[in-house]
Amino acid sequence: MAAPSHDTHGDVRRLVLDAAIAIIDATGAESLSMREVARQAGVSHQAPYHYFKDRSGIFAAISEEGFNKLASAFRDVRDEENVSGELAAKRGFQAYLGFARENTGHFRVMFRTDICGIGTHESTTIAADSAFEELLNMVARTIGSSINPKDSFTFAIMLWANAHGLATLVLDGPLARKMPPGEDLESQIQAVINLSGHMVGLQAAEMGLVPAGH
Amino acid sequence: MAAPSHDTHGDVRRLVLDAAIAIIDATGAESLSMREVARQAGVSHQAPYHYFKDRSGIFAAISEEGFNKLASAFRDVRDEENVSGELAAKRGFQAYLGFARENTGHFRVMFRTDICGIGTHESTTIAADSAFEELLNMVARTIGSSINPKDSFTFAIMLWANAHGLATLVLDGPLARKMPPGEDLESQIQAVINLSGHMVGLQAAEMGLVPAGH
DNA sequence: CCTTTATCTTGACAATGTCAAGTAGTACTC
DNA sequence: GAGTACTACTTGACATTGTCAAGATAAAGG
Repeated sequence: MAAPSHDTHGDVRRLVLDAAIAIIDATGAESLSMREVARQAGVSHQAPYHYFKDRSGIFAAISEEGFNKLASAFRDVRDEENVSGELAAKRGFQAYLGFARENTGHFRVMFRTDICGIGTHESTTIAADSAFEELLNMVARTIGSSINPKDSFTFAIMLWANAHGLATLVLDGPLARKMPPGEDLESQIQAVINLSGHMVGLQAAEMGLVPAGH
Repeated sequence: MAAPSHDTHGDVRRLVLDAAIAIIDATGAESLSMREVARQAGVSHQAPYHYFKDRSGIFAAISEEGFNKLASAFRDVRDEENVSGELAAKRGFQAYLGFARENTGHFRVMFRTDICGIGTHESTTIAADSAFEELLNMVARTIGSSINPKDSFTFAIMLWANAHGLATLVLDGPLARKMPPGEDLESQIQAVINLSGHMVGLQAAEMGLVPAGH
């Protein structure tokens, strides 16, 4: 039965995880099967259970990895020089959408509470929390931290909702199908980002928000 | 063996659909099993197949129903009197979120292209398209249809993304878990809606948009 | 040599999606 | 009113799945 040739022997965990991500990327989380993952990773159907408690354990691990990547993306935006207000908002939207498109497999899992493990898998919860903290950080640093922390929180939630909605619609929504004929999807997306960013800039100005980045 | 007592005999399709929605509502789409649905509907494990081609057929039907309900919600907002600009935006957000919370089972399925049947089930596609048209309608009527139809389209997408992101975060996102202590989730949501609505009003004003409702 | 531990594999089981083939009723035709 | 078609199911079977249990192999340490 042709034993699998372990080129990179040992890193089965990574093989399993990558196989799972590839499957989710291609056909969605719904269709992920433990046995198919094992098959594609070239191991027995039970090998994944050595590294993950069960199917939800794989989702939790992917989710955790995704939140860590997202947090890192937020940090990158926060650390950019000479970016604030409207421009910062645009960069933030772009970064969020970019993350979602480059890590579709991760993204599809991260916000599915039924499978992602937030609330059941501690390390995933921690990763999600840290991503959220980085978001708050990024917003405060690039757009503004108001005197009233509640307003700042609300502002951050609003931004997250905007970015998240756009990413969701682009990835899995009916946007591509609804494009007017002759219009380019990419430039349409860019137009939405520009509009959203500009609008956020207006709002920030009206509130007198100043970047904590001084 | 106790044959099921058909109180409302005949409407098995509805029984099946409602059972499925209840399951999705409670535990998410992932965990929906044909046989469990049949069991809860009090019919044999194969009865659902008479009304739906397969598992994805049930999702498609739920999705279709959801998009029709959403279209109707959009119409309701559009038809409100004396509502425009900022207020209209707030009403729209509220309506969208209300729809998502009152029809969680539907909502969870509608935007999952891997299972919802858009693209594979024609009637679902039609329902989704009509909802989108109603959205454009609503936005044009209550907020503004600009001279440039492309701008109007972009504006509507942006609004949809905002609303959708908020609904997603509220339903399945980490928002509830991230509430600062002592803060009420409902009033936090309301604050985000107010902020978003106000911001949209600012942007509409700057663009000189006028409601087509004249 | 013996034991531990890590890393996998093989085997088994209940449950699931779905195909195939039945079965009762109802409606309609001749 | 016998036959026939059709609707609305049911029962039975099968491959596949998630997962538990119990090995097997190998390296490490004593």
